[in-house]
Amino acid sequence: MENVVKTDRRILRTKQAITKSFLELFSEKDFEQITINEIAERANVNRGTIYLHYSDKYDLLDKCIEDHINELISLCTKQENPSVSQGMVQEPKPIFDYFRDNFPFFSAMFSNQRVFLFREQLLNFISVNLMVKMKKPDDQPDIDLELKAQFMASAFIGIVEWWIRHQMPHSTQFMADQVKSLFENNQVYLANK
Amino acid sequence: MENVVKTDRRILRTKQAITKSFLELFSEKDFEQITINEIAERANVNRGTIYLHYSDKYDLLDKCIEDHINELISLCTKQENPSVSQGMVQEPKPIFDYFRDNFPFFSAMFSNQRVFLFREQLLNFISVNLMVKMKKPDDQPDIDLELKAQFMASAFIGIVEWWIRHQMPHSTQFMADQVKSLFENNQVYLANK
DNA sequence: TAACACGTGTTGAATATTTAACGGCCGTTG
DNA sequence: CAACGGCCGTTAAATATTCAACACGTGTTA
Repeated sequence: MENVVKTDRRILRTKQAITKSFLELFSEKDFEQITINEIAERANVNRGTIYLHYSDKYDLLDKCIEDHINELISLCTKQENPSVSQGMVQEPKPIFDYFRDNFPFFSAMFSNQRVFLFREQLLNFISVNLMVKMKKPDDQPDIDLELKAQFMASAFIGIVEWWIRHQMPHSTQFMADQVKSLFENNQVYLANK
Repeated sequence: MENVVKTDRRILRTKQAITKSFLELFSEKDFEQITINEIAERANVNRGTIYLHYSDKYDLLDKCIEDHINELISLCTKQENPSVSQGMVQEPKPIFDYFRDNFPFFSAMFSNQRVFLFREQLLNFISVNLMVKMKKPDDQPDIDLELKAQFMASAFIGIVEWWIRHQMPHSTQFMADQVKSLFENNQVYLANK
């Protein structure tokens, strides 16, 4: 599960430079207009080096999305406090913090029409994450769990998207509190209530 | 005179990372407290790599200063407009722009007691630069040129230091205009008057 | 049509950097 | 005192990246 062998520093540095350069360009111009040459030059990396890690710019975009999704996943799983057995979803503030700290990326993602993949993966991740911990069929046995998870996940992403697109007009704490309230209205109770 | 052979990208990138890391640390703590380990770790570079380019942290500091002095020199010489024969000193705004764009570095330099070298080199550069173009012994033949150059250079650096230490309270354009006025008061006339 | 400029992927040889290890020095702690 | 931890400066071998050169496709222009 863990990477036992630490990856070479050069690889990490290079990938960082490439994705940083790429995401900058991504927020500046249309995806199709971006060339490998540009990315390489701005990253101060040889053009060929990019091909050592990514097959093309589509793959590069995919990997960027994947990385952030994985970051979100580890953020959520790592947060598992000892009271896991209660089946509660975790505190949303760290999630919002992550969105805020990576604002350029998510802003680019939400403002770019082409990126179905991102929305889809994010939605899937959220809904799965919600559903796993939401097993409370006591009160309303007639509501499908998966359906409800999708419903709540969509709502959550909708709020996030609105928040990002409006340049984060509220603090992450405020957003987290709002989300918690909205979730509680729908019988989804969060940890550290 | 020019570097005919372009240096390897890796060298440029590594040096950049090292100096950036070092200058950050330099602005955070006392020079003597800084360790090679820290620099390497923050630069995301192997410790040994630093020794490939610099013999120790003193050498590293020297090279940083040297680089900036050279940048200033090329900035001044490159600016030689066709009306060079008039013996005028160039417009000071680009110089102030350069100071502003490298604020972290100069701020660290000016706020650190230890760095005699920097002040000395900068002063020497300015005074030589002034003196070469200041040959106007018509009005006041009783004033030594070198002395006057030193005088004006010190005054100039004094203003720059004040400006940097006070977090650049005025625009570069404003500073340039002020300096031009002060110079004219002392019979030092600048280009593009 | 042909010539040209530009972006793409790919290759082999050169080279900069990493890793892991070594011995040494110094300050602290038992 | 000895043991220890931290930083130093250096090394050999492994490896990631660079550079320069390919062939290819695509549009532009004369």
